[in-house]
Amino acid sequence: MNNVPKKYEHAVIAVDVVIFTVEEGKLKTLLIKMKKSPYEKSWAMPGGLVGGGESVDDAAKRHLQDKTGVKNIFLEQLYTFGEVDRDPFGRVVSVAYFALIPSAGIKLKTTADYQDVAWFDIKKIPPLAYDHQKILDYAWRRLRAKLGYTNIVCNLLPDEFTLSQLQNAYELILDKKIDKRNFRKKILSLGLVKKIGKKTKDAHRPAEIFAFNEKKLINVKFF
Amino acid sequence: MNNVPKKYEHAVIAVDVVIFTVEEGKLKTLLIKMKKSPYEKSWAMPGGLVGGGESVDDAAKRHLQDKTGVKNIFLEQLYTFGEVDRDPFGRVVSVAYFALIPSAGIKLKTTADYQDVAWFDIKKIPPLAYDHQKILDYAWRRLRAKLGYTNIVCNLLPDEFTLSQLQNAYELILDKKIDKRNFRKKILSLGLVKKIGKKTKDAHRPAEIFAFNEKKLINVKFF
DNA sequence: TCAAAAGTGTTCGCAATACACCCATGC
DNA sequence: GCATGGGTGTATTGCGAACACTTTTGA
Repeated sequence: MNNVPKKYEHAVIAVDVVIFTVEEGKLKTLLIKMKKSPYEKSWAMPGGLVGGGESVDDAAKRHLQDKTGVKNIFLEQLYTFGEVDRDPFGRVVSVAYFALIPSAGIKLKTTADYQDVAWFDIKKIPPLAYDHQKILDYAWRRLRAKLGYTNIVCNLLPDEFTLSQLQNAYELILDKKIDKRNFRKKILSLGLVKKIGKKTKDAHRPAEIFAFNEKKLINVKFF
Repeated sequence: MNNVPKKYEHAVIAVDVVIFTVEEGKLKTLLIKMKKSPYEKSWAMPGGLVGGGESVDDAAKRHLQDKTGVKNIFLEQLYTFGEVDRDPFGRVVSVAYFALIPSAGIKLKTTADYQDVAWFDIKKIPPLAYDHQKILDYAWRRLRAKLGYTNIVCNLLPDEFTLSQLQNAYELILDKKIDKRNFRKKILSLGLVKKIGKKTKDAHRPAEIFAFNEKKLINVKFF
């Protein structure tokens, strides 16, 4: 423990949101490019201060929506980072969240506060500001863990999907290959998905299309 | 609850610590009795504000030590509670922690701020102030979950213990009976404990005494 | 007819579960 | 000698892991 805390110097509360999606067969996360020194060349997670009139959860929703324009997506608190010197601008305690967006076409919004917004392959992340690499690692780890005992993956896929797409999402998050037959056996035995009686049309053998029976988070033993 | 929060009225950061121990064959948690209205008859988790010069983790350690006098015990962040109206005294965002104390003889310290401090059987908790019942439920759930994939239980037992004591700790936390033979088989096959060559002496058949091979937190598949 | 992805079963080994009786001690 | 908790083994079952070939389509 360090010296006696100063009594009236209060910390400020912020949120940071790690946003994941699956796109082009990659697991991606959304980053914004900062303007302010000393981080004017750095990318960072979207986020910002918590207002006096909003709950911390609401602040996270608000910042998330500012960048993506999307409402009603999966959002869960991760961890609170409270080191004294984590932000060079002053004492900021940050509550980190992670969000999942169904793959596909979101038009990103750059605001005046940032130089840029973009999706990055989780395997090719540029240097990040603050302790954001730590936050990202933490988020990925949590996502991986939750894959094992919930149906959380349904928040990353479109309403209709093939089993191969589903398996691909698992493989990206777990960062390893899964046996196709075992995967299908498992998924089907869990009863999480149902055939909707449609098939894909492309240059290959048509694939059965599925949908989730349940989109709200439930516990399910996957591994 | 009270009036509308103004835009630039910053929240204050506090910590709350759920402290568990095993004593007299019960899982217990430490509560303090408050003095301030409207909670002057209520019990609550120990906690308090985060100082400007200390990290949030350090604040948790400090408040924990103030009540128990113990250092170097297991302490882990749980969750951050950020609802606007959770505290009638003003906007307080609370980072909850949970701590584990090896059973046995800690002399509790009442400070001037509180009426009383005491251990409560987790199955007989009085009405709690704020959202503290929610925090306690959350902490117990986390403890239960971690029992399944870590050696966390070693933070609740004395250095030397019998397998029956160990099993008892598992049963209290999981709130269910475990088969004795299966439990012993599992524990021994995990290699977490070793015989130290001593036996208990009481009115019954002497029991083999064990110690943990490893006291730092490691991942272990228990269930 | 070829390339590309879809789809499909069986075997094996291990780990989880269920289950009941004898043992050592102090009183 | 009895009450109390300590200590032990086996049989069954279900689940995870490994493994390769055939099918369907569009180009």
